[in-house]
Amino acid sequence: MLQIDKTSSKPLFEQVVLGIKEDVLQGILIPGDKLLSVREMAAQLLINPNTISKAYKILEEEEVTVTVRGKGTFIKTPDTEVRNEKQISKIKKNFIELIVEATYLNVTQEELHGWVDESAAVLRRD
Amino acid sequence: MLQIDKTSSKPLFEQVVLGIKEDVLQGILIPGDKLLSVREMAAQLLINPNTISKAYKILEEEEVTVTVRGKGTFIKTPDTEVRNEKQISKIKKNFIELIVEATYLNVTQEELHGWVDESAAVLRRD
Amino acid sequence: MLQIDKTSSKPLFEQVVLGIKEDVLQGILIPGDKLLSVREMAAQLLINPNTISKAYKILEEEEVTVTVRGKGTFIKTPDTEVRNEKQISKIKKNFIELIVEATYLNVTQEELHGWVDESAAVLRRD
Amino acid sequence: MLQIDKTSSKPLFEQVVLGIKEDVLQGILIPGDKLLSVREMAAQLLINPNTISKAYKILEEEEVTVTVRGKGTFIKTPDTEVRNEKQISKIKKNFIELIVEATYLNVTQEELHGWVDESAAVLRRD
DNA sequence: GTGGTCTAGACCACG
DNA sequence: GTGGTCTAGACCACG
Repeated sequence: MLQIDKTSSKPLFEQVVLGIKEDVLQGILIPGDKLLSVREMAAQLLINPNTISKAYKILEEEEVTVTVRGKGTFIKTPDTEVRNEKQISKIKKNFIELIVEATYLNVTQEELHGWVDESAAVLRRD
Repeated sequence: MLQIDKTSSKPLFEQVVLGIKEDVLQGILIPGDKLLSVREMAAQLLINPNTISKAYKILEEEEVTVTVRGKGTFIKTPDTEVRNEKQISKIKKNFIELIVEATYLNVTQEELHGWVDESAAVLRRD
Repeated sequence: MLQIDKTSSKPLFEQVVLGIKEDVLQGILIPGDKLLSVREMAAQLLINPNTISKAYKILEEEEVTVTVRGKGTFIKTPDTEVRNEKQISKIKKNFIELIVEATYLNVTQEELHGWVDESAAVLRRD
Repeated sequence: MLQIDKTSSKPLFEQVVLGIKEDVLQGILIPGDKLLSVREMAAQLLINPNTISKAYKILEEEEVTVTVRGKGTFIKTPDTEVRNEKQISKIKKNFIELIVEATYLNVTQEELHGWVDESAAVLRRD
């Protein structure tokens, strides 16, 4: 839960965003749960508060969280109806590019299906 | 083939590398085929030659191409036996992160399998 | 009537002020009507009494209400003659900024006129 | 063209975003035009580069501009077909709230229509 | 030279 | 106490 790798080329704020999403999809965080405050999270992860703030803002934009003034930031009940097809096609493009890379590394189609199943076993959307 | 998007956030050299790999996997380029020279490719794609040069260097490192001094750069016969597990686990990590994003966008497991199949129908490794 | 959204970025006290104004313009509250006391309103809306207090103070400053010591806060008969041109030009500036945003979102001039008419159909100033 | 008011309560980055949009809608900036670099704009407006950077990023998210790596930020040809109804309904909500305020200040429906027409005379979307 | 990320530290409005 | 804005200044990848 929320492992940050400071040596990764992936920006810290993106790691935080992704980490929260993972925690939600794994049921570690559930709707209504309060996230640590910007300052607390910053202290815990040894990251600058501005960076956490950026991550939280993105989470709110992506409707993962809601912010209640003076109270904090909370996990939102996900809307499982709406599909942002524009976002989805971006993800799909990246997905297919990764498959190209994987295929070049001699990863088989069966393995790729296996990766999808592995993930699905851990992540829940209901 | 080899569509470059100068406004993409994906670096140009990565787009070139990926584009060549796609062309190979789709059979558009086959082992032994000669790539355009760095200058020719740069002229054709309206890209700085340094960028093409960087892409070609990476393609050679990843054993997609071989360069014969004074002759040019050629598509290599792929080694379908060796698996670089270190590289593969990196790809797998990115793959799973994309699945997290997709799941959050209400993409179903079935759709993800569909994406894998779509790609596999186009890409060949034999 | 007086819908408060705690997750909105609009400050709670502003929401209260605006809500009262709407109720007056829609005839839900009429001159002479007594508002709930600060404590009652706070209890009803589940809001901190300080926030209600701030809203009431603003309503009084803007001459929407009058407070009679020991009696309570009452809706005032609006003065339909006086125009605070300074306030009006502020509103106009914001109005035009919104039109810029709307135009950028491909909202047509006709639609904007429609929005004005919609509002006018609900709000009364006589 | 891009007047910044440092004493305004409207955040500087929002003023920059709005100012650029106005310039585009007024034809002062046209598709293909290059914006000043982040550093140049910061120097000209006496604002911190980070603040300009934030404004430019928002402009790109809202598809007002495109960024070409190493080249700069350019005005995009607007898409006059797509309508983001979610954004539009947010704007409409704010619009109606302003009308409430205006009505309370004894601004007539005719004046409001006049404001719309004034804006439309200056802003173009074709 | 270009924008993107990050840290450090300050100040502010809201509740 | 909460998140939001802003400045100052550094470093980085890309081209």
